[in-house]
Amino acid sequence: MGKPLPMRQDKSVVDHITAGLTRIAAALRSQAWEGSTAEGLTPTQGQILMLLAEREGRPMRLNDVAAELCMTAATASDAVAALENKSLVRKARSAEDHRVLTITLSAAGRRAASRSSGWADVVRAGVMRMTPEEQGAFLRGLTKVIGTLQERGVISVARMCAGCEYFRPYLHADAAKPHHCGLMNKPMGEPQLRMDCPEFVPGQEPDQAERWQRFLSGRQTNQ
Amino acid sequence: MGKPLPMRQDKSVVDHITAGLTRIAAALRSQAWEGSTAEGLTPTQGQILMLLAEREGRPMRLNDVAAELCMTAATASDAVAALENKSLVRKARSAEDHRVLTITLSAAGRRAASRSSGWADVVRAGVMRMTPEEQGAFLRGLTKVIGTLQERGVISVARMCAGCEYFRPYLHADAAKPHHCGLMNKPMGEPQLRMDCPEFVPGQEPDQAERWQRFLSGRQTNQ
DNA sequence: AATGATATTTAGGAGTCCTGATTAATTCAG
DNA sequence: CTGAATTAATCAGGACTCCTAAATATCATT
Repeated sequence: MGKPLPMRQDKSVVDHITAGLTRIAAALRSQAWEGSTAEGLTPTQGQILMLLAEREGRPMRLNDVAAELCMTAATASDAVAALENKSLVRKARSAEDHRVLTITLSAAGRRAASRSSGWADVVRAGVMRMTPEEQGAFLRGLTKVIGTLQERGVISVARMCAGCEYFRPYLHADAAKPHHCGLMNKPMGEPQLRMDCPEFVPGQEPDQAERWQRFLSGRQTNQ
Repeated sequence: MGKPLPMRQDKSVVDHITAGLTRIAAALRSQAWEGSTAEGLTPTQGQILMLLAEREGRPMRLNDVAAELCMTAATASDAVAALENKSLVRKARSAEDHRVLTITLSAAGRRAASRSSGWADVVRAGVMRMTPEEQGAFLRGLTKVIGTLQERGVISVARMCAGCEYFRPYLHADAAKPHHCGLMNKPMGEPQLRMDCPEFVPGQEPDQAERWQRFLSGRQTNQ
């Protein structure tokens, strides 16, 4: 009773989760340093190699690289130039548009990428300790966070299911595999949600808005 | 039909989760830049202010600050010196040990911290979209990841429940509140798990090893 | 009192990362 | 089809990060 106390609000789950993510971000940053310098690379250079390796074959534009890693084109340009000097990537002008640069991994680059990719292993090890249910919920949660980052313009495109033309959230009644991928034409469960799908096709508005809403609201009978 | 394709091994949940965490880490890094520079601070300076603000009153040592933010003492020393010049923190030698530096937030520092703390809000917004169950699972998952980082020496101390003397994982049968906090002497559920508890007391070996194992293995009848 | 360990600072160098200006190519208007 | 905007990449520069290694001061032990 009495007036509402100015009692400091106990930190909520949300704050604790945010703090945890921040913590992991800091750890990853320092790991990236150690892991890359061991290979004679800088952290950014290492990240670029890994990004290219993930995209296999498919060359990337400089701008895309920058956007994906949340840095300016100038910073990315520097790092790519350094990588070219080391013959780890090849730069070439695109045939259709001579302004754009297509960046391809060389054979040596591919090897360097796989050698230096170990820096995320500590995180991987932690993730492996989650139960399958935790992993599913975690992946769904990550998708929501990243989707929000995207809505707010913090990151550009995330090639994840929830933003893909082919994705049908909660289409099926089966609780184990509630979602559907129109490309594979198969039901899929939470653990199959992808963060960086090679087949990703950006969803078009207004369908996209509805897809995202449906994914957010979760298993619901109405709507 | 025909022969088994040399189809590349599909990436597992673990990889997708790791990729997602990496993505968020990159986004946070760039957000920290924007948020801090707006206040006339550098990212590290902003982080230090926020860290001190979280610890309310309690002053911190330079080394602790550095460890918490995964940077060397040298880097932290620089940033703290800059903050002192701006009168946002006060430095003082500890009375008990004249080697250690105690760092305290000034009133202006407290204000600056709360103004610049908005940079994690995008993440917070995403987390708020998770269902309570997702939040619980997410927090438990984060704890496992951070605990592993700690085991591997990537980060020093995390002031989280799973490493605390007072914590009794899975003590109760109640699925909603399976854990127990010996300090509050109350059962607690997943959403109450803390990432940065003010009351944290580091668990001692060998109890700590057992506590951690019990937390990892989850609700189990035996042992 | 000498030795070793701990906490912080200093010095120096490579890298990050930004803003703003520049060059080149493409697209669009008239 | 030419001139003006737009877009992709680069260059120039400066402030900050972040490291290692060495120096300084203070405990803690012998």
